[in-house]
Amino acid sequence: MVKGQRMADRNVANLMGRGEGLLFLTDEQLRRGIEAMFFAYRGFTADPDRILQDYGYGRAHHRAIHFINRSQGTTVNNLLSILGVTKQSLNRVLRTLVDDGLVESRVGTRDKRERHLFLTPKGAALERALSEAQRNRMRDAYRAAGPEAVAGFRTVLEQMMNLEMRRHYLDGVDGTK
Amino acid sequence: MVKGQRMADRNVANLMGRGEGLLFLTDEQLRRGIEAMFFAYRGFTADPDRILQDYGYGRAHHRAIHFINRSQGTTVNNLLSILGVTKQSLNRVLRTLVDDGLVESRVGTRDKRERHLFLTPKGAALERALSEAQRNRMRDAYRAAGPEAVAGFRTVLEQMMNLEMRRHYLDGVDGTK
DNA sequence: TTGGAAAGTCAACAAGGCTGACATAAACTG
DNA sequence: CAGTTTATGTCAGCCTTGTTGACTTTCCAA
Repeated sequence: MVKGQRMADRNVANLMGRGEGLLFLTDEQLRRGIEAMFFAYRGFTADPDRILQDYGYGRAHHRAIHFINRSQGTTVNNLLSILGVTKQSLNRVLRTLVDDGLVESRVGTRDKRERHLFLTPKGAALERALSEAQRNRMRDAYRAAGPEAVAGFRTVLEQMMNLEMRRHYLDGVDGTK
Repeated sequence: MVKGQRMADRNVANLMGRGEGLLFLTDEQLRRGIEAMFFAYRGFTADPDRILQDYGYGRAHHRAIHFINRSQGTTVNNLLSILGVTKQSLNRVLRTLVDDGLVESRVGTRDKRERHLFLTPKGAALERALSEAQRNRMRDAYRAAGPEAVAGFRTVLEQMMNLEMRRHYLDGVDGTK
């Protein structure tokens, strides 16, 4: 909602850049951005989805595996707040991963109520397969777009997150690994 | 998979920009991009999701409404190929939208097998509410990031799409509306 | 020692994907 | 015209992944 605009100019927001030129953001251009997100996210998940199918897993498993790998030894509670789902939902996924020997759940030493989550070698292998596929897609896109575009891409995405998500995102700087 | 690299340099791809500097794409940096996509997509869908809840609808309804609005009079088949779901899945969503008086399904004039889909005034009203929320999020992100970043954002996303998705994306240039 | 946090479990339910089978009408083709 | 293909709709059933609610067990910390 851009204030102070005449109705004749509706749907057109004047965006002043940081020391840059200016961009007219019509509803049409914003719609293009929205659809770009929609279609790109499909591409983004397509490759891992294919791999997961062979294991009988879904995206929920991928997400769990990804963040356990990023922060080995994380607690269930921490994972819950990153993933933003209920514990029942996460637990179902986690149980299959533990049963299948991809994830190890160790009782906490300091606080024995907590469970610390680790990838087993088998889990780490799947993680590598999944993230390699996803990285390849991203690397190709980056390469085709160029470094300038990559910086802009990350900047816009960071602005698009909710505050709480941004916290988790920033937490991941060189996390453990 | 970057060829011709020594193993000592593994996980580091040398990205040459288009007349720009160069960027080192470590696995770590790619992972950051992957997580940015994940968290940003959550933010991207959060606002519409809230609105949809009041109507008892989900994202599937949003997607249908969005693309019917973008291409008023589109056929079921076309919508199917854009959304990439089965007709059974789409039909379930479409049926509720027609029953609730948000979408009108008209028998084709040239080909009477086809159904052409339109938003009713009621459907258009919901579409506006949803897209306004999403545009606001995107506009704010764009504004905070600056015009240069916006261009890069779009470029990378376009590269990340599958070819077929890119076709649908490009189809949407000033589509009908 | 007791309150409450962390974790797990069971049950039930819903959305929204999927497959397979089948029906109908219309269009196309030989 | 007969037969096939296309577009759509629908029924049934299954899966994943989300939800809520209720309840238990463990065990830290005040």
